Amino acid sequence: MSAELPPIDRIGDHPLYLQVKSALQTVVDDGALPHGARMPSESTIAGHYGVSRHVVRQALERLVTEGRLTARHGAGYFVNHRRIHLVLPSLTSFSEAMRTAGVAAELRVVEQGTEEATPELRHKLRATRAQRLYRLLRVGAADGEPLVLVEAWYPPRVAKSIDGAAIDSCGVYRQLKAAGLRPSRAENQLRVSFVDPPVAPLLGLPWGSPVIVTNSLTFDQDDRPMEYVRELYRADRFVFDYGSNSERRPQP
Amino acid sequence: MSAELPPIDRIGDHPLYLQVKSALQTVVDDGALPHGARMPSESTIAGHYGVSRHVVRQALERLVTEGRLTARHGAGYFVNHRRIHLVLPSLTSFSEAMRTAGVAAELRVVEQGTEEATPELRHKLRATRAQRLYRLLRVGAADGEPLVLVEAWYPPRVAKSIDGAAIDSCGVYRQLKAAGLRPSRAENQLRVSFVDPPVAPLLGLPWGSPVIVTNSLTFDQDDRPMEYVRELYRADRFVFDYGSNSERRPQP
DNA sequence: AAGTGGTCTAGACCACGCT
DNA sequence: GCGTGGTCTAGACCACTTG
Repeated sequence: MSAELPPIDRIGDHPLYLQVKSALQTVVDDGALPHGARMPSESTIAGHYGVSRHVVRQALERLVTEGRLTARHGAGYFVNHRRIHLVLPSLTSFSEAMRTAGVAAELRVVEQGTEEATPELRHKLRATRAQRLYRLLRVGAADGEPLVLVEAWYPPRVAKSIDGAAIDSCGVYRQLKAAGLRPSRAENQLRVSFVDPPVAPLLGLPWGSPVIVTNSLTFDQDDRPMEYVRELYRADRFVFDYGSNSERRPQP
Repeated sequence: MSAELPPIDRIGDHPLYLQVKSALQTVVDDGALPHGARMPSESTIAGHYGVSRHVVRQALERLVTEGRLTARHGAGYFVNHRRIHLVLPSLTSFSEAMRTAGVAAELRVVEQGTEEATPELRHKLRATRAQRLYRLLRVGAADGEPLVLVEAWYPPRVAKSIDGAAIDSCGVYRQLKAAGLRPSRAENQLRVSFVDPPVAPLLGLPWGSPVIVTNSLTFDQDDRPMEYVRELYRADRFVFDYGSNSERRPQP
């Protein structure tokens, strides 16, 4: 039942921990171990290769950072799922995008309420200093596993059309549509970042795991900003697909 | 001349190495140290806080992975630049995209030649088993610092319009345009990955650093695949803007 | 030659989860 | 209780750059 551990060289210019990492990666990538399978323990691997536990940890840490393994304190290292494809940019709702990707996911409200706006947010949403913003924090999960964090802010004129208690069942976009607010365009950004201590547990990730962060400022049919959304996608679980057509600028 | 190192608690639930990391991050983020500045050495920091070198390394390693610092063997740790904004999707050439972003960058050819195609590539570019593909590997750099790796494959009918010796001066897109080949649309993907040993030195990155990988299959005006491009952007140096009417944002 | 980061060993204690 | 991963110490040797 124990996984077959491929041999390593122990010579050459490659550091030991990278040789061990490659060996373990082979086991994971070749599908010899399916999702959820447990890896041999640190000390087992160390004994098998005759190296110190520190070397094995360096190898395993990298695989965790790369999202191939998940470490569970006191339990072991476990093999992860492969990636989900999402379409970018998405003017559609998250739930819809996930449905298109063939993943049964649900968004659950974690926090909501009105808050004072930071100067930057106030500027983006064209809110006055006196106005407070409605903030909504949700976690998207599939199979009970958190995948994405969605944090949204709405100016008062939009927020008044949102029924906080009905979000989980009705979604926000549907409520806004019913109120006559329709998204027309968006300004988006995408970057790679790393989760901080306060955010990490919400995504079930260790501190410092990479995430794909998107920021979207959406405008309604009258070109007024209607929402600002920040989404944190687990970098190990997503691929973004996008297209382009020939309405580009002329080449030099 | 030595940087002021903020104090740490040494108590509470936070691990030591995260306290040290936060302290160092403060120094970097507050702009107390400009781009290129050298951090105190590992042993200096360890002595200052009265912790082992291992703890300091854990802190520094994270900052390196997150792209805030660069480690140079035998020299020290150095503070990095902030990020560059690129527009996504870019049917335009890389050079043009960088120029738009306000960065003086140049693409340099590293490898080129015809090669046998993998089955996957052959399928994408609709090449026959007998056909060989023209492969072009370039590195994009600014200020002598490598930022992106661009690997492109062309089917024979396209490759015959490319003058390999003139790429550095003329660019590929300009040559193809002169030959009557114009990109009309593209299928793109974006994901986060981590550099392997063979690639890492080309980007001047340590093994395992995160990169944003885009794959683009471009079609010409007759909807025939004309090139397949894989680009590896240093995750610590880029932000991608996308969406209709995406505006330029100033560099932070 | 001195100083720096990169790798590795051997050991310790703790917090956590579970056959 | 025992095995697991998480943190930390003390020390060693090597490879690299030149602060």
